Amino acid sequence: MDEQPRLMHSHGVGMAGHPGLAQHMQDGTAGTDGEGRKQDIGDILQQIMTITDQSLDEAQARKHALNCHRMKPALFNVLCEIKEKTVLSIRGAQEEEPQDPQLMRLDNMLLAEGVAGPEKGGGSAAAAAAAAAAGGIGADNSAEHSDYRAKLSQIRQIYHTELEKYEQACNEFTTHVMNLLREQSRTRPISPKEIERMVSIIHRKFSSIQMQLKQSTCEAVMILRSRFLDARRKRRNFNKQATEILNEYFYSHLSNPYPSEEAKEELAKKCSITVSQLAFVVSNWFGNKRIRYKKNIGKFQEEANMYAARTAVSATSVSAQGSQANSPSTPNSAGDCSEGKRSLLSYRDFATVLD
DNA sequence: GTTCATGATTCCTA
DNA sequence: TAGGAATCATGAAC
Repeated sequence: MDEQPRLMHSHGVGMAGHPGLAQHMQDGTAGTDGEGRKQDIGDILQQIMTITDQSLDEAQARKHALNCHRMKPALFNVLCEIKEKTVLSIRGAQEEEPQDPQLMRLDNMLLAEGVAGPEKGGGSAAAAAAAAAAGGIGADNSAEHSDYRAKLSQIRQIYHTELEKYEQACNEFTTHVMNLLREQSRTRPISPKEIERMVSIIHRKFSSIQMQLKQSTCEAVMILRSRFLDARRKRRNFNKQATEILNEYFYSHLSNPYPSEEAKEELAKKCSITVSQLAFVVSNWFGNKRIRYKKNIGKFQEEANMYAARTAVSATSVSAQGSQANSPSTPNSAGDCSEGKRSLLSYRDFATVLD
C-alpha cells in the first residue's frame, strides 16, 4: 500500500497514475487562463501516453491497488448513482415496453397448432381437425392424415431444436456478458442494475431472433395446413368394395334411402372411412346418389335390379333369422318420411313405366 | 384434349 | 337442420 500516496491526493479522490487529471477534477479551477489549460491537457495526454508504456505487471499492480483502495466502493457508488440518474434512467424508461402483441399472436398460434407447448398425441388436435375437415375415404385419407401429422411433427421438432439452440446461445452470451461486466465493474462503475438492464437488452435481442423463428414456423404450418386443406376438393373415389356396400344399402332401402346417423357411421366403418366426420362422407354419397338416381332412374335401373336380386338371394339364404341383421341399422322408417324425404320407389316406378 | 362419372361444396327450402 | 338441387372439381378412360 505504499503506492497510495501516488494514487490519491490530499482530498482522497484520484485516479491511478493520473494525478494531473485528479487535480483537475478536484479543484475545477485549473487552467483559468489559456496557457494553464493547455498545460493541463498536455499533462493529461502525457499521462495517457505513459499508460501504454507501462509494463503489464505494473498495470496489473496499479489495477490491484485501485481495487483495494478503501475509497473505491464509495467512489463507485457515487458514480453509479450519477449514471442511474442520467443516461441509464432515460434508457431504462424507454426499455420498459409491454410484450409485443405480434409475439403473443405467434405464441398463441403455435400453441393452437400444437407446435409449441406440450405435445398432443404426436400430431396435435389441429392435425385431427384439419383431417376431419378434409374428410376423406379409407386408407387413402388416413395415409394423408398421418403424412400431415408427420410433417407437423417435423416442424415441431425443428422448432424446438432451434429454440433450444437460441436459448442456449442466449444463456451463454448472457453469462459471458455478465462475467465481463462484473470484471469491468472492478475498474469502472457498473451497478448490478446496469448489468440487469444489459441482460434484459440481450434477452430482447434474442427474443427478436426467436420471433423470426416463430414467424417462419407459423408460415410453415400455414403452408402445410393449406396444402392439406386444399386437398379437400381432391376427389378420392371410394374403392369398389365401399361402393358396393353403399349401393347395397341404397337399393335395399330404396323405399327410404335415408340412413340414420348410426347407420351412416356403421356404413362408414364398413367402407373403411377411418377419420372423423365419416358419417358426413356417407351423407354426401347418399345425397349425390339420391339426386342422381332420381334424375336418371333409367340409367340406374340395371344397377337397382342387380342389387335387388342380390338382396333377395341374401334374404332367402338367411331366411327368417332376420335379413336386416347383416346390414347397418334400419333407416328412418318409410312411414315417417317427411315432405323432403320421399321414397325413390315412386320415381323408379315412373321410370319403369316410361321405359 | 375431351368426355364422363362422381365426390365435394354451396345455396336454398321445408 | 337435413336434404334437394345446382354446380364445381377432379380422376379415369378414351
